[in-house]
Amino acid sequence: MAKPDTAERILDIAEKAARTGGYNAFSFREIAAEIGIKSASVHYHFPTKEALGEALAERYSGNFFKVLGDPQGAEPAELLKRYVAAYGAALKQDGLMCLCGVFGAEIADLPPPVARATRAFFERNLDWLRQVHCRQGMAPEQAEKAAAHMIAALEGAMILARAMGDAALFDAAVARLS
Amino acid sequence: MAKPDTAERILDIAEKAARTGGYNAFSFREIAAEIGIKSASVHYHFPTKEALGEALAERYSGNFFKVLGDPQGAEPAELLKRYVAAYGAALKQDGLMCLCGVFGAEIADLPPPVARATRAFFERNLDWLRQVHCRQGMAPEQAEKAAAHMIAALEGAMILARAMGDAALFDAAVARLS
DNA sequence: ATTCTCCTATCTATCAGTAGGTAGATAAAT
DNA sequence: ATTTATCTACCTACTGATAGATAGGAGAAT
Repeated sequence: MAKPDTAERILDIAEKAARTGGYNAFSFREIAAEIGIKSASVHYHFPTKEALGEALAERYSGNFFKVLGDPQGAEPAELLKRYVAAYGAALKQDGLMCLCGVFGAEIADLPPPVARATRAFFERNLDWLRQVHCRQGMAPEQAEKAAAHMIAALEGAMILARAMGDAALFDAAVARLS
Repeated sequence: MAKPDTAERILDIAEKAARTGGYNAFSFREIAAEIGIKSASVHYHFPTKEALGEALAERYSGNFFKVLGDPQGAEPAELLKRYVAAYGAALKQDGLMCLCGVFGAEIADLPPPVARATRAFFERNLDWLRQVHCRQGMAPEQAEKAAAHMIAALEGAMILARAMGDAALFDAAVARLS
């Protein structure tokens, strides 16, 4: 451990909890206890819970699109495969929900900055997918529908698979996509 | 209002809150305040929160399948249309998430009885859809995939549409289904 | 070199608010 | 008399948040 980097550890712990049980599932005290500091010290790094939630969504989104890469880069078919795989990895490697999927489900009860960051994630997903589909020669209107459909199917597949405790259901649900 | 039927009103209020912000979004105090009784009185009707959560999921599931009807009844194509419309109605009429969709997203943090009732809802969905698809001449293996895909797409479409505050996104996401 | 000042990251201690839950009393209906 | 549905009054636990103290390091001024 070269650098503990407390702020990063806070985000790691909060993300895991949030992706398990939503916005109310992480608390300053629990995070502090897991790191071995006091809850007041967590407030030093993230002044309020909504600031932490917002940072959480922004970091998650950033990491997600870093994995996906440029929508104008690789072959469209390859990019779509990568897109589906990114969701699959979130579910199977981490064993957790998509952070913004959970936040999206409870969006109406989230503090505005967190809701905004969550919306930004989906907007960015729609945009990325629209571009890829257009490169496949799809008309803009169809590309919009196809993009919305893919996001929906993948987020829903994660919920279904986790609810039933059966990761194979994820693959079954998204088999037609890639 | 012939009968206030407190238990039913408790469920109504809890359901609305849960479908907005999840399991932690409803509380005995808030429910009591909205009805005009004391929180202790809510405990009379539902001894614990997990009992209330379980009743919530069971009632929701019951109502849902009452609307859908017998999977061996009407024409398969008509049944599937009805199925998609049922999700659409939950979103557009109530302006709320699917209760079990929200619960599904936070399944790992739910009390076991609530998690069980949530799983039961999805299991029943899978079963209903499998039957309808088989009636369309689909092989069992394909019917399973098609069923999982439909549930996933619809739950995800609700999340996406609500997150973006745009009900049209729901229709866009599920356009290919019906 | 030493001292002064500032910043970082933590601490202790505390607050008001809310959570779910319980015991026991009460009034009305059966 | 018993049951039903409510009440009052309370408990413990936890929430996010704040004020103020502290220790240690970095850089500049003396």
